[in-house]
Amino acid sequence: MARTKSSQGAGVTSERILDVAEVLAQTRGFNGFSYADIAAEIGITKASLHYHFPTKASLGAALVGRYRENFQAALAKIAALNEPGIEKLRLYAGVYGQVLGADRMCLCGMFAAEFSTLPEPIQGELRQFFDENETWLVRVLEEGRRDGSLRFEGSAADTAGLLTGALEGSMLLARSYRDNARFIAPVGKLIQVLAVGNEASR
Amino acid sequence: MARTKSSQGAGVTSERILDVAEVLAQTRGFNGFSYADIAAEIGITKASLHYHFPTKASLGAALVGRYRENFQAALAKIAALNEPGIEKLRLYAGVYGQVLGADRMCLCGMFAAEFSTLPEPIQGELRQFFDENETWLVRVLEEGRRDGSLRFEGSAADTAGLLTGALEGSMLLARSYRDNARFIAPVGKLIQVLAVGNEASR
DNA sequence: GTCTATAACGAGATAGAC
DNA sequence: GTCTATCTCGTTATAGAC
Repeated sequence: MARTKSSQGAGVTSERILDVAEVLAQTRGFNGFSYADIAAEIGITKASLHYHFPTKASLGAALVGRYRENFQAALAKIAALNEPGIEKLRLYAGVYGQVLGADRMCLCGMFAAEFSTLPEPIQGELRQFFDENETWLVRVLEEGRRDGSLRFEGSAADTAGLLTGALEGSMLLARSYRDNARFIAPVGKLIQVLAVGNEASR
Repeated sequence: MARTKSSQGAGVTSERILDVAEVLAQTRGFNGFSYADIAAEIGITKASLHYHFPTKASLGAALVGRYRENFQAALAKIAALNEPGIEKLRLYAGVYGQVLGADRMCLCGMFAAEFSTLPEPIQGELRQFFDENETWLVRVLEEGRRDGSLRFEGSAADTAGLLTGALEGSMLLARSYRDNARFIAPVGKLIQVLAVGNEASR
């Protein structure tokens, strides 16, 4: 019988490691957790971790790579919906909101803070994550402008940057207060400002 | 002769330490620099650093305390100007822009990412920094609404949160690209949206 | 794949001389 | 205030048995 992804054995442990490391990285940052933390949580030794991820740099790169792919998949689902641009924007914010709802920071926003201390492969994965966010947002923003649900001035890229920046920044601050309303209210207000039919009521 | 703040001796070295530690903290984060880094840069030993700041927690708290006070002073100067609210908002963004222009992240935005790993005294200083930002912004926003230079919907507090979040977040992302335009353009766009006389052109 | 054992280094911190 | 010397602990990483 052929070995599959869902079989026992090779591959499962490394996913488990990534799951645990992801939570640690999203709550404490790349420089805020160690192999010992992961080992204690999973119940294997540090040496075993090095079998799956030889270096912490390789673990970090795998972490961001998987996060980025999962994120892209979520965005692709939203893009495929038969909804106006404004609604897709709300769902996009909802993806970030779910991360915060799980008491985590966006992995890539977290790593962006530590950017200058990260191994180069991780830095590359990070930029790719943000590039993919921008590409997706530009498409949705222009779509929304065409379908009449969104209104904004200037380049879609600048508005995309504002959205991502506001989402990441609001998440960052909300975590310092353990108060998710500090994310939901400002982000909701920003999206409302971009919605058509809001001329006199900003 | 009485010993003053500007005299040689006690007090000067600790300021020097804070200066060097501040740059390190703003570029690498609290968990990304060590006493050894500071010592090497200043040219004294680690032991001497411990004379001025017994623990790294005390150094971190002093760092945020001083940063917060300097920031407050800058905001007070802007508040005292005889300018409309919209202009004060632009100057506020300019304060953040100067930090980024010096190739640094906002100290408090950086520490906010590492929040859960920080000693409690530092966490308190951080919240105070953001509280002071919000208080100042709410005042300016309401002033701008009265003087007719600003227009926004709902509570000033939510708009203040959006501004701080967007500033911190855009800074974070701009640093990953070494591209300050990724801060200036989105932030400029957000402020423009809040300006009166912009109804049909968002 | 997982273990024990250990290497090699850097971290924050202290004692005590000068 | 600054130094040398040292301590203790945590870090990433490797060697080699099972």
